[in-house]
Amino acid sequence: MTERAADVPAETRERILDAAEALFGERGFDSVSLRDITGQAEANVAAVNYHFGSKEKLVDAVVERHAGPINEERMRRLADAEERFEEGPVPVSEILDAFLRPVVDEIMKDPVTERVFCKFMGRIMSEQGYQLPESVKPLFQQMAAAFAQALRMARPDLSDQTVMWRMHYSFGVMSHTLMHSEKLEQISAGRSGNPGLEKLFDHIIEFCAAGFLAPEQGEEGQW
Amino acid sequence: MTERAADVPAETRERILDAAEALFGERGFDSVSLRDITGQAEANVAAVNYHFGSKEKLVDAVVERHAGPINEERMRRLADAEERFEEGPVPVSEILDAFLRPVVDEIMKDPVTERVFCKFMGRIMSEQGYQLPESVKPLFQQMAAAFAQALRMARPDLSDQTVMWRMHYSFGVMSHTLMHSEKLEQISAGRSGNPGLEKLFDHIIEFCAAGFLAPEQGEEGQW
DNA sequence: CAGTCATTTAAACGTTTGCTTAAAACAGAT
DNA sequence: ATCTGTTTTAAGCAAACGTTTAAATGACTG
Repeated sequence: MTERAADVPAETRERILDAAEALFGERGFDSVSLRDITGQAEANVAAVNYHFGSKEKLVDAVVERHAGPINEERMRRLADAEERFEEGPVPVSEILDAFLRPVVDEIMKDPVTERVFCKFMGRIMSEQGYQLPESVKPLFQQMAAAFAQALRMARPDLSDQTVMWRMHYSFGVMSHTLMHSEKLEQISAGRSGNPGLEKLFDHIIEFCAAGFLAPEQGEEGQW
Repeated sequence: MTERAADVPAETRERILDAAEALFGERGFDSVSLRDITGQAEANVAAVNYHFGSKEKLVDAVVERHAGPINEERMRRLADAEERFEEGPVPVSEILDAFLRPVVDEIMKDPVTERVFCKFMGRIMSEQGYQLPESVKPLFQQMAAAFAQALRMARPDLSDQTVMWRMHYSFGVMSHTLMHSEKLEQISAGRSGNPGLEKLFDHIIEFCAAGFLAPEQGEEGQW
């Protein structure tokens, strides 16, 4: 086992993952070259193909590192909320909280990679043409279905399509905000404990929950 | 002046712009090569540099083609609404309508490029690191400032930061929805007149306006 | 018809891309 | 010290990238 230098932490594999996450978040998957990544990770280009097989699998590995835990935590929190509210429907804001909070937690695990991961998550959600790795797809779909059903129960007066769309909108709010999280700095100035980030998510939940509570108008079934 | 073939419409310059718009929207700016574009436009690679100077300036040209007219129309509609409501504040939903409607109109100008342009607009708004062309920046900032002020007047009880953030969120909803407009098809099935698209934007306005109407909670000034 | 201009073209430029190779460096066990 | 398996490395591959060049083509004018 090699001793690591002070400024080059952890194993090569991890360093590559960290560098890739940072650069992918900043500039997108296609625009970042393996040499950009290995340059920042202080590793050899060939190391990527040795550890991951290809650039595409590197992307998958970066996504898998966070997506699994986040989606599992979402399911856990939703189940917890459903238990707390017994048979009655879970309020929309509680559902949205179960959806967003795990992202905040994941971001705040490592304060160093905080902003980096913000952008990366935002990019995953907004980059289109990008396919989730097969390994995380099932859990993701399962999660989306569970949240859709919870929201339908919370707003039984809304049509299914409206619920789906408003879920979609909430996704957009979160994704867009994470992507442009530089502007988040003016908020999370007070670093320790990061009250700013949590406040921001509360703010998002406020906005989306209110959007969900809007009555459905116009002729229904037209869609 | 050359006569154009039936399947190769318009001038080379326009064909390149059309192809670029379609491909950029579909796959992003960096991932699309000049050869992809000229291949689809049935033109020579060198034609891009002849007509536009560089790939970057091509991107600017595609953006400028739509951004100017849209932002001007936004200003016009906002001014119109302010006139309609005299001294009293313009309702949030009217402001959002003035912001979104010009996009719908621009999209529907040419039904062929409809979906193409949807994605392109969405990408412009979400792609980060991308800089608006200098030629459209001033108008864009002017537009954003005018809408921010109108919204502050519509909700004088909200803090300035909250108004800014909720504007940001609304931006995210629109951007995300445009980016993933494939899913829009299930809606705009009935083609002629495209009632689907207009309905979708009404739906978005409903959601965002309701979000704006949410009371501000939590300790203020903390930010 | 020759001359002038704008446009289009094929070919090539030097870089950079993702990926492979074969040898070197390393760790741990014998 | 020697073998074994893993990891890292420099060097190089073909392909694709944005851009440039110089010649060919086209459409008008004198």
